Amino acid sequence: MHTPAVEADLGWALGSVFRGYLRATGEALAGLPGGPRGYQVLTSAEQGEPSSQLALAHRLGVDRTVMTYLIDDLERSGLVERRPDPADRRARLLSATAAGRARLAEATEALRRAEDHVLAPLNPAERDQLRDLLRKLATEAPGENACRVVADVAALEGGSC
Amino acid sequence: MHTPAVEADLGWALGSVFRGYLRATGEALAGLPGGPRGYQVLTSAEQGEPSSQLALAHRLGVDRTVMTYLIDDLERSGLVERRPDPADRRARLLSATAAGRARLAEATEALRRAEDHVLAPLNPAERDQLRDLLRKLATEAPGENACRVVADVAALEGGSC
DNA sequence: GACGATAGTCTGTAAAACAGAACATCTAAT
DNA sequence: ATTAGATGTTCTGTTTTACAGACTATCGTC
Repeated sequence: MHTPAVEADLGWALGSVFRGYLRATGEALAGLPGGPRGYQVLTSAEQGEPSSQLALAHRLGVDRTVMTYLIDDLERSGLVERRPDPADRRARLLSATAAGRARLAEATEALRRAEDHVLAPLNPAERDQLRDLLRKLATEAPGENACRVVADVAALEGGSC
Repeated sequence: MHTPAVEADLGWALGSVFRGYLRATGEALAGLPGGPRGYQVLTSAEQGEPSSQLALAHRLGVDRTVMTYLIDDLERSGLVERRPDPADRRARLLSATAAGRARLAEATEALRRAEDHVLAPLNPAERDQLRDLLRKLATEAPGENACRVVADVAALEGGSC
């Protein structure tokens, strides 16, 4: 037996690191509506990305109904604004207020310290490696389309995809 | 501005990869009570680790009350058994049944395929790197003690820790 | 201008986490 | 031995959260 301990399971390691990250950032981002996800929304808003709420929700991996609450809280706190998209009156453009930009700067700094703490067991080179690998996985993930995962893993017939 | 896009955020990458992993393994482990966490419990039970339910819950990052449900489901499916610990009659020792070991072998194989799919964008060397880095982070995480995180990040006074 | 599709919001339901009490048992101090 | 406090597990109830579906307004197209 090749020591298939729980510690060797990728899922366990991933979940463990993720929990640690959420715990550390939960402290760092305390008071910011939505926690880490609120921070990501605020980041996107500050950059004035042209994406709609729906596209943003998809990229952040949250349901569109959840995105509504998330932005509601951020707007109620005066950190972001919903403005009508002149090109599409169904959509809203998200923009950060001055207070939002200031809050984002603070949060980014607090987040940097929290990340340093989470990544403490790794040396600088290893941290860069991890960031690169995760970013590569996240951006080039083939699994954005659930159908392809099912098809690949289970070799399903049926042309529903 | 140094392109602080959402894609550059460690939290986003981590969450994105974690979601992708949960999605893929959710397919692979369909039918196994508890999903990925049920798999981890089953793994620990199969190895006959001497840990109590509580220690196991802590290592897996779940609440102790949740661990009860999790084991309930696995036991109801005939995959694990709860036996009284002869050394401590409060505690129960978890052991996998023959059916549980067979199911675990299947699940492990399905999981291997799912992981291959998730890690598809990486070459073999990079996959090993990622596994090593995550395992190092998960096992040597300084944040197992929440107090230390708070103390380090916010430099709190007060001797509550 | 009629049709289906899309962006956002709202409503209700289902599932999950969590806090706390309860019970049995262990350990340690007296 | 007896008591006091701590620990392992389970149960109960509360709160949060995600999610499916309906609804309104608007877009693009025929």
